[in-house]
This record gives sequence, C-alpha cells and structure tokens, in this order.
Amino acid sequence: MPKPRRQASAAAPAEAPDLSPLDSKLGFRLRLAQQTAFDTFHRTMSPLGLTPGRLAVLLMLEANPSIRQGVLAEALRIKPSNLTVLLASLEEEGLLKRAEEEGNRRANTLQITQAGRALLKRGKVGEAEVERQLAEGMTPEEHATLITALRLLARG
Amino acid sequence: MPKPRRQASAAAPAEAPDLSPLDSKLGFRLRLAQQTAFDTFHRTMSPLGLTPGRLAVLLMLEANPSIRQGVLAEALRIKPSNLTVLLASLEEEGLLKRAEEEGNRRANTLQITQAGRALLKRGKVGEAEVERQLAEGMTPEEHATLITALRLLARG
DNA sequence: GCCTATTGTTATGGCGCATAACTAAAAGGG
DNA sequence: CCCTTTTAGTTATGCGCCATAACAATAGGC
Repeated sequence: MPKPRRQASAAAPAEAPDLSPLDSKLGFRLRLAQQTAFDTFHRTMSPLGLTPGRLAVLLMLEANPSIRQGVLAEALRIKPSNLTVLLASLEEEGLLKRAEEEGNRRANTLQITQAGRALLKRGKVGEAEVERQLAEGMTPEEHATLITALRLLARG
Repeated sequence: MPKPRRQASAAAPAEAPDLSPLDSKLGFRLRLAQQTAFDTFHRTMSPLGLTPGRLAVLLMLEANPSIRQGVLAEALRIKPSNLTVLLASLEEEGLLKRAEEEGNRRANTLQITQAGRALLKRGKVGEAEVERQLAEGMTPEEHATLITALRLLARG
C-alpha cells in the first residue's frame, strides 16, 4: 500500500495538477514539441556552432547554388530583415559568400564555401541523429503521418 | 502557352527553390506549424489581450483552485522566474490574486478572480475557434493522432 | 540556534519573429 | 531623358518566450 501524502485526495491538488484544459490543445502540444526539438538540436549541434536557422541556410545553399536572398527568405519563411543578420554572421565565418547578381546589382546571390561544405557535412550527421532521437518510439508510418499533418497545419 | 521569364529553366533556380533538404524534417515542420498556430492564436486573441501563456495560466487556475506557483510552472513547463513576471502582469490587471499559502509563508497560492473568469469565458470561445482553424482539413482521427504524436515527441 | 533546502523574485542575455524607416538600384511612363 | 514607382536588401527597434545566475525570505533537520 502506498503511503498517503497529506490528504489522500480531496482538498489540495498540490502534487499533480489537472492539466486537462491544455492536455489536448494543438497550440500547447506544439509548443512543448518544438521546445523538445530545439533542445535536442542544441544538445547535438551547439558544439558545431549550428542553430536550426544556420543549418537550414547551409542546406539550402548546397541544394540551390546561387540562390537569391529574397528567394531563400521566402523558402525558409523568415523575414528578409532577419535573414540579413543571419547571413552576415555566416559570411563573417567564411561559410558562404554573397555576390551581386549579374545584371541586377540590387540582388545578392549566395554560394556556400568550402568551409561551409565541410561544416555542413558534419551538420548533416548531427541532424540525422537529432531526427532519429525525435522520432524515437514512432513507426515510420507514424513519422510520415506526423510530417503530413504538420504540413497540412501550416498550409504548406 | 505561358510566356517565358528570362531563361526558361536552366541557369536560374529563381522562382521555386529546392526545399527537399528541409521538406520532411521534423524540426523545420514543427517550427512552421508552431508559427502558424501562434499567428492564428494572435489574430483571434490579441483583441482580448491574451497570449498563449496568459490563457494557459487562466485555464489552469480555473481547473486548479489555489494551485501553487511552482506547481503551475512545472505543469506549464515554464521557468518559475518567467512565471513570476507573467503572474505579476495578470495580477496587475486584476485577473488573478496571489496569497501566501497557509502554513507556508514562502509559497504563493493562486486564485482566478471574477474578472479573470469573465475574460476566460471569452478566451475559451476564441480558443475553440483557433483550434478549429488549426485542425481544418483533418479528420478527428488525424487530429487525435497528431496530438498523440506530439505528446510522444515531447515525452509527456 | 545554525545549516541547508525550498520558494519565489530580480536582472540579464539569447533567439526568433515582426515592423518601420532607410539606401540603392532597376523599371516604366510621359 | 527625367521622374516616379517598384524591387532588394539593410538597419534599428521592440515583443515573446526561454534560460541562467544571484538574491531574499521562509521552513525544516540536527
């Protein structure tokens, strides 16, 4: 028989509060899931100096040589003003280069550098591990269903 | 026949970049989904002066009379230091009251006020609408599966 | 009565997001 | 051609949520 704590049940909901008003809310569950995802990412990637945004940029630059900043911002769904800052720090570290688009001196085209590729190679390994940890306990079908549902939710 | 833009296809990946390196990543999809959820929430709730955190507190206070701050913080998965600030603003607006726990003058117990209940009533209506919008296009089974997957992902 | 643990508060910094004001360059219309 | 409008990127600033550290007050164990 477990030893009773304070009052058995009635007055004080001290130990395990009633979470039911939030327990099945998409907003709440998304917040917790995203927080877990961020923590997991950070634990693996911070030694590499990578954040989700920084890795996303490098991945996109590898897959899209000479992509323009504005196009990249739209694809990643971040504001151009915020992308500017992100790119500046990556460029300072020599991970990418910005160049004027030929025939349009307003636009910047982006290229990943050799150093960027080297870091990206390690980043990909880490990211695979992060994804594995996040999907732990899910069947491949559940994983695919989750991705689909999230894509639907975000209308993308 | 659509009129061609610049070069037909070859050199410039300008219009629709390759998103494949991110398209099926949990981290990326979670970020977009959570952003959509936050925007949807904000659109409906900002006229009420409610943020996700503020509404969550009021919901929990209604369901858990005289809950202690620390217990609430743990349930909501926010740091006590951040909860302090959140509660201070809610108390300033008269939506809740803090009182010393009897027999333990360190601990604060929290009660929702009449004004808090009135706001909460409207908040619940808005939240139901937000949840409906987020779940749009999902069957009830898909919705339940999504919640389950998110709970699993966050280990809760 | 001391030492330690608990509970909450204050201060500060980071990260992602958003908006507004700005510069520079290109495009278009008379 | 010039002047206006549009496009592309930058800078500055504020908000929301998260995290840590330093602190104050109270409670509990020996």
